[in-house]
Order: sequence, then C-alpha cells, then structure tokens
Amino acid sequence: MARIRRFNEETLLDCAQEAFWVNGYDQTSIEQISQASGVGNGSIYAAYGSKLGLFLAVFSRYCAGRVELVTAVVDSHVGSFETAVAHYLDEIVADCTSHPDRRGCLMLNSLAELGNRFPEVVEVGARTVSDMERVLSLRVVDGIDAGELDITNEQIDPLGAHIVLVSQGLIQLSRFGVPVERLRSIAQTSSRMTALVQAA
Amino acid sequence: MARIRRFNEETLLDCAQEAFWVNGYDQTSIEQISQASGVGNGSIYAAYGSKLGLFLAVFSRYCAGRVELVTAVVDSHVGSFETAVAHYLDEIVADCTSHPDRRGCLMLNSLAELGNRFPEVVEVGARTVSDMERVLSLRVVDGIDAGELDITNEQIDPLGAHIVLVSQGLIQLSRFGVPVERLRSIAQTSSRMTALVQAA
DNA sequence: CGCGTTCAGGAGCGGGCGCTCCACAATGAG
DNA sequence: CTCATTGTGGAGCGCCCGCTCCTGAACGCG
Repeated sequence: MARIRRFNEETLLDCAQEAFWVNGYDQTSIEQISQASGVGNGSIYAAYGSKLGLFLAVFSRYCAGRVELVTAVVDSHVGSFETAVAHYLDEIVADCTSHPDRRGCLMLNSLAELGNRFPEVVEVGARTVSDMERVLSLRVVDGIDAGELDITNEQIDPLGAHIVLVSQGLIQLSRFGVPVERLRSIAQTSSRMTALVQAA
Repeated sequence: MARIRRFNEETLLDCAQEAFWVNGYDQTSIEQISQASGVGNGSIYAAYGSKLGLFLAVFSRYCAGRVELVTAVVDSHVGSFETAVAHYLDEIVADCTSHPDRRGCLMLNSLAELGNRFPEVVEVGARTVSDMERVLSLRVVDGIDAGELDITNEQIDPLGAHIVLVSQGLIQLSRFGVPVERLRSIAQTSSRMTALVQAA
C-alpha cells in the first residue's frame, strides 16, 4: 500500500458537469476541466480511462439526481392530484429558469448531441425517463384511489408518461428564451387539463 | 461577367443537412460534406463564408420546412378539434419514427448543441416555434367558433403552445428509442385531454 | 529512517479540422 | 479567337485536443 487517491472526486465531477452542461461534450476539453478542477489530466485518465468515461460518470450522477429531484417534488406535495401536477410543473419551470443562460437539462442536451454516437447515453437516459414516469404513474394511482380520477388501468401509464413529457417540453421551451411567465402559463393550462381525463 | 455558379446548391444543402442531422454540428467536417456533395471546400467557403454560415443556411431552410409541414398537416385535416389534434400528433410521431436511427428533429438537436454558442440558432428556432404555435392557436380558434371548445381568450395561446409542446416532447421521447406504439398511446392520451379543456 | 509502491500532473505526440491560397478551367465580351 | 473575370477544388497551414508517457512526490511498512 502507498498513496491513496488525493484529488477530490466530487469537485472534479462538479467542474466537469458544469463545463459539459454549459459548453456541451465536444466543446469541452479535458484540459479545460483539468484547469477548472485543479486535477491534472493524467489523473483524470487514470481514474476514468477516457473523456467518454468521465462524461458517463458525470452523466449518470446527474440523471440519478434528476430522478431524486422528481421523487422529492412529487412525494413532498400534499393536496389534490391537479395541484400535485401543477406543483410538479412549477418546480420544473423554476428549476430550468434558474440558470440565466437557459442551459436546459444536461440529459436532454446530451441525448441530442450524443444519442447517435454513444448508445450508453441513450440507455442511461431511457432508464432515467422511465424512472420518472414510474414516480408520476404512482401518483396517478394515488389520485385514482382518492377518487379524483376515473380512468382505466391502461391509461395510467400513458398519463404518467404524458406528465413527464410535458415537463421535458417545458424545459425544451425554456431553451428558446421563452419568458418565465409564459412557461408558467402553459404549465398551468397543461396541469388543468391533466386532471380532466376521464375513462373513455 | 464570367462563369456563374455551377454546383447544385440544393444538393449541397441536402447533403449538409443529412450530415448535420445524423452527426451533429461539431462531428461534421466540411471535408465530409464536400465529399458527399462533390463540391470542393473552396466553393463552399466562397458561397457561405464559414462552417457556421453553411449551417445556418441549412438550419433556416429546415425550420421553414417544419413550419410548412405543420401548416399542411393542420390545414389538410377536416373533422373535430380533438381528431385534428390526434391527427397532428400522429403525423409528428410518424415523422420522427420514420428514420430508423431515431435522429429526432434537427431544430431541437441543434438548439441543444449550439444554443449556448450561437444566438442565431436560438433566434431562428424561437421564431419557428412561434410560427408553429400560431398555426395551432388558429385551429383552436376554429374549434371555439365551431362550439367544440369553451375557453377564455387568454387560454387560446397557451393551449396552442401546449399542443406544440407535446409534439416536441414526443419527438424528444422518440430519441430514447421508445417504441412507436407507446408514443402513439401517449399521443392519444394527450389529444383526448386537449379537447376537455373548459373555461375556468 | 529507507524503500517500494502508487498516484499526480505537465510535456509532448499524433491526428483531425476549419480555413486560406493558388493554380486551373469555364465563361462571355470585344 | 483572345483575354479578363470569376467560380472551382485540392493542397497545405496553423491550431486544438485526446491521449500517453515519464518524472517526481507522497505515503506506509519494515
């Protein structure tokens, strides 16, 4: 035994995430990350093997964090199904407009840039979205149990997926520079509609 | 006067669009486009000035085509408001699943990759989305006039935007490799909901 | 205290790409 | 036919970046 790893892995991943998020994958150089984090590039390659390896570490951690965020937002809310959806969408809007540069979501950005090149990105992303949909679908079931919704079992899943889809659409819209008020207005329209679904 | 432009501009833009769409901006080299189109890089730079110049020409043409597509799909349909929305979303799903590589939409991909680097991309994209929303909002007004919808004037615009948002969300989902049947199922749930909006 | 082991990080290499430059060819006017 | 003009495209330049390698340095054991 001799020296153990010294550089702060959290700091490195934080710096790398920031760079990848703002500039994208191709426009971020290892040297850039190295300078920002203070970790030499040799150490980075020793730890992650390649630029893609580092990115996937960042990406997985980010995606896991997003699922946790969604879970926390949905689970923390008490109230009707409709207000739960409204609350969820509002939180998403608040989150994606918190960065003045409107950088959007690292997962969606990366999917667009790297989806056709690195299947791992698609896989991790698909699992992440699937996890989010599950969280929302469980909330839909709660709504049914509470008598707030009257839909068939086959509609539970698509409804959960729909809500996640709307949240991602809002994030996408935020990238176009759409004002916060307008995003909130659309989110309100969407959430009001969501509560109106009835069995066919 | 002497020689006039000889290379086929349509062919060049087609080849460039295909390359940018499949590989993204950074991963597409001018040489690649030059080889695919048969146009020398000198001619490309003489005509467009830079890689970005060529890209913006491709991008603008693509965005204009998307607006025309949306207009054609919405205007060609006869039937109720709900079936119009269902038809629109189905066409979008059919369109974005027609490429086996699930390459998504060039506009959304480019926004994700280049939004933070080139403001022109954001501007053109924002105008494009705005145009699409206008088309859908006009269809909403038709629905109101036909007595199919009972909403306030302030809700017209967000409803049109919501429908465009859902279509973009579906395209986004298609990139994750979600099966067509599931996309259609979500689209169906979304369109059914859309017709249920009532005045608050 | 010395020594082997393992990590840290800067220097450098090789390849790729955006862009420029130049020689050439195609055109139309005189 | 001749010549000036302008599009054409390949060769090449300069730069950047991913990755490797090698020199040190920090640690813990004996």
